[in-house]
Amino acid sequence: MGRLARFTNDQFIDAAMKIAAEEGPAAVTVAAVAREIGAPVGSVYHRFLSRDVLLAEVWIKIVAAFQEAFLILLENGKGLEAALHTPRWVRQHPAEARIILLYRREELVAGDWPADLKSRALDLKRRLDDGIVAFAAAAFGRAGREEIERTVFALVDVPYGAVIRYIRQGRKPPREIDGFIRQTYTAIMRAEE
Amino acid sequence: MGRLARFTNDQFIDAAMKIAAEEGPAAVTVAAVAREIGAPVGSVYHRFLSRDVLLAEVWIKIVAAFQEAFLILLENGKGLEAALHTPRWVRQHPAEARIILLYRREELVAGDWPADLKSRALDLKRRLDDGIVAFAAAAFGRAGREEIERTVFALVDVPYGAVIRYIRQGRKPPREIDGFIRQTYTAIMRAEE
DNA sequence: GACATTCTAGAATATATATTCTAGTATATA
DNA sequence: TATATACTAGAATATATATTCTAGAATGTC
Repeated sequence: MGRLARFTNDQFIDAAMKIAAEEGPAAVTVAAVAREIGAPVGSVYHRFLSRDVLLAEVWIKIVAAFQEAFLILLENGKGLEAALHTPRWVRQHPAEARIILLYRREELVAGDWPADLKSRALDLKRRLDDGIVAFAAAAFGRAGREEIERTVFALVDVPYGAVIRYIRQGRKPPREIDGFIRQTYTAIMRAEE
Repeated sequence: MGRLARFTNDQFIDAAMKIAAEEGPAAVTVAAVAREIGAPVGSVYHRFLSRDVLLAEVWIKIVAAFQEAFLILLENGKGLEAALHTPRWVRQHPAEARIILLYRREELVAGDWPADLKSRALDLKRRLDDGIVAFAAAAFGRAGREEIERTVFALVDVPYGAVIRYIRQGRKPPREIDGFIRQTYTAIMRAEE
C-alpha cells in the first residue's frame, strides 16, 4: 500500500480556499498553501497537476454546493425562495461566497482547465441553465428569449447585484435586501407566491 | 525646453486601457503597454512612478467619466434616467465598462495608491455618496439607513447586476434589461416618473 | 525482512516581469 | 552654435513564484 499520507486532497483544497477568501487569489501561492497546513510544496504537486488544477477544484466544489440547493428550490417551483437563496447562502458561507462571487473564474484559474474538470464545470453550467429554462416555462407558460431573460434577471442578476457590494466590503448582506429582492421578484415575475 | 516628447501621458494611459479591456489586467505588463505604442519601457517610468500608478490613472479616468453623467441626472431628480445610465453607458463604452465593472480596483491596482491619486479617488467616492443621499432625501422626504439602502439598490446594485453578465460574455446588454431596470425602479422607489 | 509503492522533504531550476541604470538624442534658449 | 533639459532606448538587475528533481521515509505484501 505504501506510506500513509500525512495530508489529504481536501486539506490542500480547504487551505487554498481559506487563503483565497482572506487574501485573494493572488495570495494563493503553492508555498502559501503548503505552509498553511505544514506540508512541503512537493506534496502539492504529488496530488495536483498544477496550481491551476488545485484552484479549479476549489471553484467547482463551491459552485456545486451553492447551485445544488438553488436548483432544488427551482425544481420545486419555489422561485422566490431561489432568489432569496443567494443572500442567505452568502450570510452562511461568507468565505465561499467571496471566492465565487467576488473573483472571476479566470482570476482564480488563469490557464486552461484539464478536460475532466472542464467537463464537470460544463455539466454544472448546463444543469443551471436547464433548471432556469424549465422554471421559466412553468412560470410563463412558455420559455422564449424574453421569458428566460426576465427569469435570469429576477433569480440571478438582482440577487447577485444586491449582495456583491457587501461582499466587497467584507460585510454580511443586511436583512433589508431580502425585502428588496422579494419586491423585485414580484414585480418582474408578476407573481404573488 | 529639451527634446520634444514622442509620446504623451494619455497615449500610455489609453494603451493600458485598451490592453486591460481586451486581455485583462494581467496582460497589462509594462512591456506590453510600451510595445502597444512603440515606445521603450523606460519611457513608461519617465512618466509614471510605477505600473500601479499608471493603472490607477486608468481607473480614475474611467470612473470619473462614468460618474459625472450619473450625478448630473441625479441632481436633476431624474432617478430613473440615472438607473438607466448604466446599461446605456455600457453600450456606448464597452471597453471602459469592462475595466471598471468587470475587474475590481485591487485587481487592476495591486499596491497602495500614492497620496494624490488616493485623494482623487476618495473625492469621487464622496461625491457619489453625497449625490445618492441627497436624492434619497428628496425622494423619500428623509434619508435614513433604510431609504439610502433602498436607493442604492435601485440606482446602483440592480443596474450593475443587470449588466455584468453581458460584460462577462463580451456582449452588449440587450434592450430588454432597460425595461427590467425600469420596472424594478418603480417597484422599489414607489415612483411613477 | 527485502521490496515495491506511496508519500514527504525541500533544495534547485526556470521563467516572467517590474524596475533601475547608463547612454544617447533632439529641442529651445541664450 | 553651445548648453541645459526632457526625453528616448533598451540592456541589466532584482524578485517572486511555479515547477521539477533528487533523496529519504514509512507502509503493506511476499
